[in-house]
Amino acid sequence: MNRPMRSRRQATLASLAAELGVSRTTVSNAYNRPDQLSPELRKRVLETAKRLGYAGPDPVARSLRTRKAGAVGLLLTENLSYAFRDPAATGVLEGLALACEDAGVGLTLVPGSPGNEDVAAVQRAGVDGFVVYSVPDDDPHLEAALQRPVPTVIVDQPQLDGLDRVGPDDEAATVELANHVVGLGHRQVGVLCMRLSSDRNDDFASLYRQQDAHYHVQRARLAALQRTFEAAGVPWDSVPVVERFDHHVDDGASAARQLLDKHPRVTALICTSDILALGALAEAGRRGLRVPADLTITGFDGIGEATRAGLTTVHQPVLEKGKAAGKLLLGAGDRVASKVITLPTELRVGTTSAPPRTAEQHWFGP
Amino acid sequence: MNRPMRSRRQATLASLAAELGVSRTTVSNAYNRPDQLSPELRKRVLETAKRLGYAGPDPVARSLRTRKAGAVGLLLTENLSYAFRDPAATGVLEGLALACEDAGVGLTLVPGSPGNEDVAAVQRAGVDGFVVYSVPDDDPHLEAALQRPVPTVIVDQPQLDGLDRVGPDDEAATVELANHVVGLGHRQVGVLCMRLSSDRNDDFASLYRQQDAHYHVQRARLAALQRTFEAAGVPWDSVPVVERFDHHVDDGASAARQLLDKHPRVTALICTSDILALGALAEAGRRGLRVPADLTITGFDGIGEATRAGLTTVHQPVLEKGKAAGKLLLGAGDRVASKVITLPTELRVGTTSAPPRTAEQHWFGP
DNA sequence: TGAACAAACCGTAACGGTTCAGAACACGGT
DNA sequence: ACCGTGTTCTGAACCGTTACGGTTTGTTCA
Repeated sequence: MNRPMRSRRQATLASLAAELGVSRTTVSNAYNRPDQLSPELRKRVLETAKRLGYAGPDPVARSLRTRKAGAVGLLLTENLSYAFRDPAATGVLEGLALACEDAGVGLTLVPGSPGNEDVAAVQRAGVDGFVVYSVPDDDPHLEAALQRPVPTVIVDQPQLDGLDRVGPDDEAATVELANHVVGLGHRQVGVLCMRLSSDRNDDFASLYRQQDAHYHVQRARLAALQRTFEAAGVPWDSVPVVERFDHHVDDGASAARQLLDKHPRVTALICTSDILALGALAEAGRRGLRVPADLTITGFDGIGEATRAGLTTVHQPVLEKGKAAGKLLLGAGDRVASKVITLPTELRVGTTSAPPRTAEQHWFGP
Repeated sequence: MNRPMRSRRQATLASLAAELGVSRTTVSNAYNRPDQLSPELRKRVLETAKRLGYAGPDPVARSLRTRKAGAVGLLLTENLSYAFRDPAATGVLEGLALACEDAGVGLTLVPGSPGNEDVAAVQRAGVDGFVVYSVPDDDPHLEAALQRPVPTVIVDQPQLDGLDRVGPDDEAATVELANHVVGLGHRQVGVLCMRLSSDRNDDFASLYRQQDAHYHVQRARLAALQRTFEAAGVPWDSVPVVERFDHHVDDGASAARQLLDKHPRVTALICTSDILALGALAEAGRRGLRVPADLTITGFDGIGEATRAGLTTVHQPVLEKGKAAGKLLLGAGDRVASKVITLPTELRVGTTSAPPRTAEQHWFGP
């Protein structure tokens, strides 16, 4: 394979044209509108191009002229490991990538220097639009994206003004899950949740912290839990909530440990993600607790490993979520009204939830 | 939040300058070289910009002039679901994303229309370089990337001419693993592997197909297995190899089923990826085979779920792999010589490998 | 024979910036 | 009055391409 030899300077459309004795327009047409010139000339152009090591029109210059970058930006501020390690997140990524691939446009991961206020990367990204996924509500990068004169779609975040949005109904789904747990008879429950804010707090989360959470999804799920349990007569301030900044299975385990150490009488552990739940499962095993006989554990998202582990969880169509976001963004432009897509969720009862062992009889049957 | 109102036309640096009665240079300096103008004027520029809804210099135009796209391209031809669903692949992605984030540049996933020869996207991507990961050797997209006058780093693929490369020593690692299995006394083994070529073959793979595999990693691992087992007196044509085009846990399970149905006396299943091994594990359970008592199963990659399942596997530092590729690419430019980085691997013996039940005694001890 | 028309090619003007070599001016020192 | 030294701002060139509206040439047909 012969690498293109770099002459004094890379060949350009103009130098090619000069070499051939034709106009730049013609060379351009050779690449973009083959019907605008004779096949022979086109062949000659392409041959000369190869000889000069010209790989076709410069993408950036083309973008400038055509006003199309040919890529959409993905804002994933901070916490990259979440985006790549949680199948629920990679599912969204995959769906989005699929939508982009269908449309033949690139997908640019825009760096959001963690904790950094530096939004330069957002302003400098050559993209035709943004998908904003899982960033805290008050993130400066989001703000910067909105300034740019390109369409934006937000995923798993609160509706914003005239923007497109796609996401599941977290509240409703969580209510359904919580009702399942309540229905089994659990009254002493604990909660494990993901990071609520940009400041690290690997500890119990105060009520204030819960309600002030900057991450919409977590806030919504916690609020739904609160509502459901209080409706069932369980005062929320009696429910321990442990937060983890990072989001690996081990974090779920340590969170479960922390919670169970302090509240050993808890009969159910509700986790706001499957990853955390898998960790809790491991910790339960370590403590010799049988699941679900001694402890009920539930997750959220419906990732593959959770299914394999028989976890009771809420499944959401993550791939579709990403695809929908992509289509929405790529189909924007002419549209005026903003669109909101709410995705369906499904409670999947597995083998990790059952009535508490010492269940006091409650009024509605099993 | 007030969306920028689109006037007749988006504001530009020139229109801003006109409005202010200063030169374009000055406006440009206001953004790029604050020290080049008086603070008052700069303030005035920025204020007027905000008033006119000008979000700063257009990224594409800037890129054209500065000859920096501010992004690197990632070539992931076809099989997106592999890239996003296998933690070994997402690990590389994450590492690469981290390296890019550190450098403040974007990471663009370049679409490679599956099975499609259309390389337009590769030619039109506004990037400063390419990372090529896990594409078949003869992929036209790779070819197209090499034509572009930008540096390229290849990952997990055979060294190519003057290009940078990063990857583990698949052969050596596989030999180590195979020796472990051989050392345990296994002589009747079967192999499950990932797709070997772009044409689908969910079936046994002929020797020819194995050696002709277009995916370097798979080819290298199979070759290493062959070498090791033949050295141990096991003729390779007696070893069944089952291939799967897709790469989910279920595919591993079905592959194991297919293999065990036809070769029930096999005592060890060597899988070229952990995902496949996890599927094999599930299938073994379904058949009532105890692992490792009745059947030894090994994987490759060392993903988290494999560790949790106690799988015997080869761990490779996927995150480092991605990081290394990113650094290599971003550090290129001035360098002339190409660099090759070989990553360390580590055999991790878990609870899924043991001597065969009816092990004939062999000459070297346990 | 010449009008009409299609095919093939071309010139110019953007697209929206950055850069570099100065110009204009103010200021302190001699 | 002159010089040197900053500071602040400007003019023009340039980055590599495509859009737009031509012009030229050749063919067809009344």
